[in-house]
Amino acid sequence: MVLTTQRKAIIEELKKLKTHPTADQFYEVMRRKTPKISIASVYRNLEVLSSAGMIAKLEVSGTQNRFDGDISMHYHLKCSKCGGFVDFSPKGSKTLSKSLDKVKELNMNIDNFNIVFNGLCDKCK
Amino acid sequence: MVLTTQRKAIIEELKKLKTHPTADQFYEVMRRKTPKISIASVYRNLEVLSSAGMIAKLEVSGTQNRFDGDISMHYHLKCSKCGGFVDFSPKGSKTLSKSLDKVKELNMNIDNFNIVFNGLCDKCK
DNA sequence: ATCGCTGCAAATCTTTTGCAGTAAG
DNA sequence: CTTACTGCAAAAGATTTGCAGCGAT
Repeated sequence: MVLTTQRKAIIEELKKLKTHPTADQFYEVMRRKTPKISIASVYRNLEVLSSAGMIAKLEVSGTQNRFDGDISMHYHLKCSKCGGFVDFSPKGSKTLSKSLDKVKELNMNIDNFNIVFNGLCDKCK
Repeated sequence: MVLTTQRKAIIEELKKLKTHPTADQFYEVMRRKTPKISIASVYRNLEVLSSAGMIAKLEVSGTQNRFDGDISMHYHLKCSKCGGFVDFSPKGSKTLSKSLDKVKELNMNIDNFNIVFNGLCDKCK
């Protein structure tokens, strides 16, 4: 996997966003910067970069995948009112993280996991 | 929401399956029993029935939603080798469930959550 | 010169929708 | 009779693919 100029730009732009865009939303963002980029390359590169662990793919939200430039461990909430998809630190998340670490430690066959909370975001509640 | 003959049949068939089918996979299953059923009705009814809480929609797996006739609390694993989607009781799951209950209890804005583990299933490991 | 990456357009796959007909009270 | 449900076909939406050209060693 070659880290081309385009791929570097994708990583850089994605890291700036806190919106966890879908591939087509992110295509619109990239297009403003580099109008000749194709949607095929966006799909392809988001896939390639997430497989390489350089960005995160959130395989949770209904239908479309979402992508996140922040690859550190954190949780997400899908707002049932505004539909937004936001970073989320629920009360009790430290205990939860410990439980999840423990589960991963005890079950060697688990690579990772996806978890998304559904409810009202701070703005909507 | 009317619990029509068709909807009862959908619930009944889905409860028999342990494969957590996608809507189109489930359409094929239903079609064998009732050939004139349309895929539109399958999509519509899986949506309606999961909104009514009579079946579970697993909004986690990459792209397509999957459906489960078992609405009790349990975990799922997506196998990275065979692609299967199976019920899963990891070691440490009781502690995990407690942590998750606690998070829901402490954060009144959370309705529910989706969690899926990625790794090797029993057959593939 | 090579080999992987990219843009373009077409193809494919998945899901939703409009509408006319049907079913059940 | 009324109202919600259903099948059909078309539309819409999302993602992938073939291929020729490009770009960076």
